[in-house]
Amino acid sequence: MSTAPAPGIAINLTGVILVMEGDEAAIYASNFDAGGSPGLPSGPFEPIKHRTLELGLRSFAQEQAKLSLGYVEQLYTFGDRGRHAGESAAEGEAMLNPHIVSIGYLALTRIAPGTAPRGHFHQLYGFFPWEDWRKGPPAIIARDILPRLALWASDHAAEAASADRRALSRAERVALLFGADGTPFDEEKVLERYELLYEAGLVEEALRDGRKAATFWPSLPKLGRMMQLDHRRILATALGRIRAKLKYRPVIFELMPPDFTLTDLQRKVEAISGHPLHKQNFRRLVETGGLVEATGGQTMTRGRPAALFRFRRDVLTERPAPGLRLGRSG
Amino acid sequence: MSTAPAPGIAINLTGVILVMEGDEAAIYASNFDAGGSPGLPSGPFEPIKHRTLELGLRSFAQEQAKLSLGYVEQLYTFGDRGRHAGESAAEGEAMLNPHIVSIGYLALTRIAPGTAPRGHFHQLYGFFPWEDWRKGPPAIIARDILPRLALWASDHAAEAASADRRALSRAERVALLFGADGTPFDEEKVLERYELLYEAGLVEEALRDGRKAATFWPSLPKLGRMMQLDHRRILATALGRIRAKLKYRPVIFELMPPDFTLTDLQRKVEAISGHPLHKQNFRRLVETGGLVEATGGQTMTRGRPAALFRFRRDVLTERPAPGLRLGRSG
DNA sequence: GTAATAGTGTCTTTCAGACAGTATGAC
DNA sequence: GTCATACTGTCTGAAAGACACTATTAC
Repeated sequence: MSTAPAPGIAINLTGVILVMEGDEAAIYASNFDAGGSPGLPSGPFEPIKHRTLELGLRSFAQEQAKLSLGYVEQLYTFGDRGRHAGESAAEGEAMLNPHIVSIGYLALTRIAPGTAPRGHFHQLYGFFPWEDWRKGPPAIIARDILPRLALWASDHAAEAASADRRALSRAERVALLFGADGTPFDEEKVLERYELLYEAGLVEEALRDGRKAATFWPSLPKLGRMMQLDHRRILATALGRIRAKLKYRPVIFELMPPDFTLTDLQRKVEAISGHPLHKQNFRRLVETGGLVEATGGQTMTRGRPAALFRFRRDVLTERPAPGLRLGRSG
Repeated sequence: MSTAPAPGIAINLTGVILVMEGDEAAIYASNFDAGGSPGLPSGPFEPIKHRTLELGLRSFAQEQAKLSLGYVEQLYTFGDRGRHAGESAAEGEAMLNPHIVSIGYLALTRIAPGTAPRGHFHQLYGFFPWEDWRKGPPAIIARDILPRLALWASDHAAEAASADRRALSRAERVALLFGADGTPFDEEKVLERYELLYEAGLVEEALRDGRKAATFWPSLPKLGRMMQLDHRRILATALGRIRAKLKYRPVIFELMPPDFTLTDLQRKVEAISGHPLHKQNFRRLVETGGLVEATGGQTMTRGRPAALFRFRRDVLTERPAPGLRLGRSG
């Protein structure tokens, strides 16, 4: 009930800074560790220096990424960092070190082309190749993921060990998350997919953290790029969150320049949501939905010139949940 | 970047335990403070005792509310607890005490009628009378809230002090959140409404925390029941979250008995979402949506007997986002 | 019979998803 | 003219939202 300071707790603030580089989503990461794995900007929350959690995160972003953040939103607080970050080798000793709780944040920032500190931005789908369905179902799912998950799901002994009768079976979870057996692929379940792969021992972090699940398969394909600590889990949380949020909040405009063409807007939405959109419906949606208005200007690229649009700020006060209800497919 | 333990941080876990008492939503609260304000079950996170954050919360719920929780979900982590919890009187001194970060949780629990520890459950809308639209627009909005917020919004001096040009004006926020000027009332924005009232100095917590905004109005009506610390803010977060989640996850069934009638289901959904639902559409929705199946049983109350239904667990594996798309009105 | 609650049939409007087409530039 | 990109008109089927109506019990 009360508030005696528990000994040895530290709070770590970690930020996913999402930007667009052309038509690809990218995140800031540097701080490479000994193994060459990139890490997100992060640091300890110090109440003396940081008036709020979010201001703490902003200052780390400023120091480490040299970026001044616009839109920032809290994602989730992870307390079982040990499980995902290598403490497991010495459970007992870990007690002596401060227990670390990480609070993840998502930031959306527009970088003017060329301005970005080079070499520190990494394409998003390098970490989650199974999440990019813009060119159809990713080959990595059918070739590398599903066969191994099928094996993992057929381990009935492990299954039975779980006492929770209400829980879904392994096979059900695989079908639900990776869209086997005709189940539709739900692009928002990014975190759930990553955690399933972790649990099955298929991502490198699982091996690093000392899980021994990787006994089914002698050769382990590389399933996306590893990150430090639990950073890839935080990144998965961020991607799932922004995919969901696109549909009911006009957050995409945080990543757009002031003026843009509708094709440009569509490409960037596709980059984040991970699937192709139906062009006519997309245009109808943003225009009749009052999300954008024509500036009167035009581009001149090759091909027919495109009309320029800007975000219609008034939509915020007109409709309760303005977003892109995202007409799928194309 | 790294993880030297920042001195003087404590993490507090606070749980909103939501139950149904008949057709009313209620929460567990006890721990009354000197002023008689109820507090939610909570306690300090101690990594030695609690393997994860969620397990810590569960143990506090067990100890304090004597309830074993089913569904639990993390809501948000509040770091600026000071602003909402009375530190402001002595900003300087606060530095000496441990800085407290609170992590809010939402738990949904079914209590068998009569089993509940009496006297510790409080009706939800006692804390947020402006959120209950089941019998039409609450009188408290037109009578007590809007006139005062109109005054508050007309304070252009305060307005101009805000440098953020992209921010909405006070008047716009009022219209957007409380549905003035024909703007629809968005029932999910519970937290935003509470924070607006706090900012305007209209809820008692604002006075308690030493904000001096209450200069416009000599007499202040009681706008819902006050809670300890920042607990009402956490409660507002919880209500907003579950209202949103009802629409895409079948969480309502965590609060239902195994067998129930459709009318019973509808009443409980209405109690949480806060507005009346259209009967025929609701029934069509849950039946054709595959959320429920008939058990074959019937109730015998006065009036025509009602068919009993149960939750159809298979819906979880059939559809990506099974929920109640909530046909409004009635 | 009345009161009370449970349940059904069908209409209209909106909108997601898709079709096939036309327009305007560079070369 | 061709190629490339931008843009439009319209159909269809599935739901959301609403209408009025019938059914089965207790008394």
